[in-house]
Amino acid sequence: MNFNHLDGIVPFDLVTKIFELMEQRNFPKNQLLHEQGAVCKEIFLIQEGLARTFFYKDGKDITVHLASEGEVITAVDSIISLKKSRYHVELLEDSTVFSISYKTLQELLSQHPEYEKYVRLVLERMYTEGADRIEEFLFFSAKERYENLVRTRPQIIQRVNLGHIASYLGMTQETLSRIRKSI
Amino acid sequence: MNFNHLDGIVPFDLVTKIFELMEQRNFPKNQLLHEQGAVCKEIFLIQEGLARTFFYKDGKDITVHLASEGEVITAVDSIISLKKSRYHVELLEDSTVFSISYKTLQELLSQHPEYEKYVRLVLERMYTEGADRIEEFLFFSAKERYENLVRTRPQIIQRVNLGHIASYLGMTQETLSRIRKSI
DNA sequence: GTTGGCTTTTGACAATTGTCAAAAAATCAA
DNA sequence: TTGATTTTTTGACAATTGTCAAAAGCCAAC
Repeated sequence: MNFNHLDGIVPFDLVTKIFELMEQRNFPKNQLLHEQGAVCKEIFLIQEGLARTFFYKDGKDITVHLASEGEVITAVDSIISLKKSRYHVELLEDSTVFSISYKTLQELLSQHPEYEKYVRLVLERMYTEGADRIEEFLFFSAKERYENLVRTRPQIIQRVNLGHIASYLGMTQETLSRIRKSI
Repeated sequence: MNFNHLDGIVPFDLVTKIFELMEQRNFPKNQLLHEQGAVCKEIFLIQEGLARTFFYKDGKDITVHLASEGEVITAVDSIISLKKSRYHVELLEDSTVFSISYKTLQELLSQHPEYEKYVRLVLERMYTEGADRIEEFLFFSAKERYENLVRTRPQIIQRVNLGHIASYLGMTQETLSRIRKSI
């Protein structure tokens, strides 16, 4: 298994320790891993399958984040702040996920502060990825954003329905359908 | 002085230690703190003044980030990865900034790993802020993005020229001028 | 195979935002 | 104060993207 967010950063013994603390579970497609309005306590690592965070804005369903094998997903607006989350976290396929509570992770770090460094490095990487996504919106048209996604995450295109991809890219489904036809 | 990115998170002794390692310098308006194409080695903390990161896309000058008193600014696409940066970092006013090299900061953390936790907390906050900015683009129109900025960072509106604010919000200067008139 | 539900495409039209050029306003330095 | 420079506004028009409604396509369950 390849955990994009950890690979090349986190030493094997920490990966092992974290995995010992994680629970492996199977869920069917459409299962909610977390619901809007609740405080999110868990971080999910996708072993097999696909998940998204989304919420409703003016009745429209908007996908905020997509995670596939080896990627991490949680309600970022809640897990750290402990505020009620605006997001749902939903599986888009039958999936196998590992989960760990943020509290457990923090306890691990208290007991083994030598691991803090690696969490920092993972966060640095996540922050950089977020900065890149902001740039997408600053510099690229709807069509360019789609082309960039096709290039960087082709597996997403195959497996996620058009409506979710469109809202993830900040456009309507109709626009994405037309963009796709025009290429 | 109020350092938004640190306040309420970082204990006083660490703030003190970091400040001991930082160099305080004054620069005039328009000074570049970092140039595109170079690897960025330093992180800047604005004590007094205003800075932005920006770059050229198809000849147009696009502002990626804005930082005022108490905020941190650097070339995020380079400082961690050590890749050549796409960004310039520029002062928009005569400013007093503290600077510390990323290397020095890492050395401090090696010697005092008990501080790693606080850097992690700062990064978590920065990551969350980034996630909020992505949401801005997913959920809000040009007009709403401007109104949100007026609400959350009114001092920016007063001090930064329209063109920079417009590109920071992902729109043209003409559009922002018209939005402003319509409110 | 047929049915029913979900997803994607299409059409007609509207709203938003961008482009280019020029005028007006504000700022700054001599 | 004045002239030069920069910033902001305006106008006319074009391109992009959104909205709403309906049709077409797809797929799984019966």
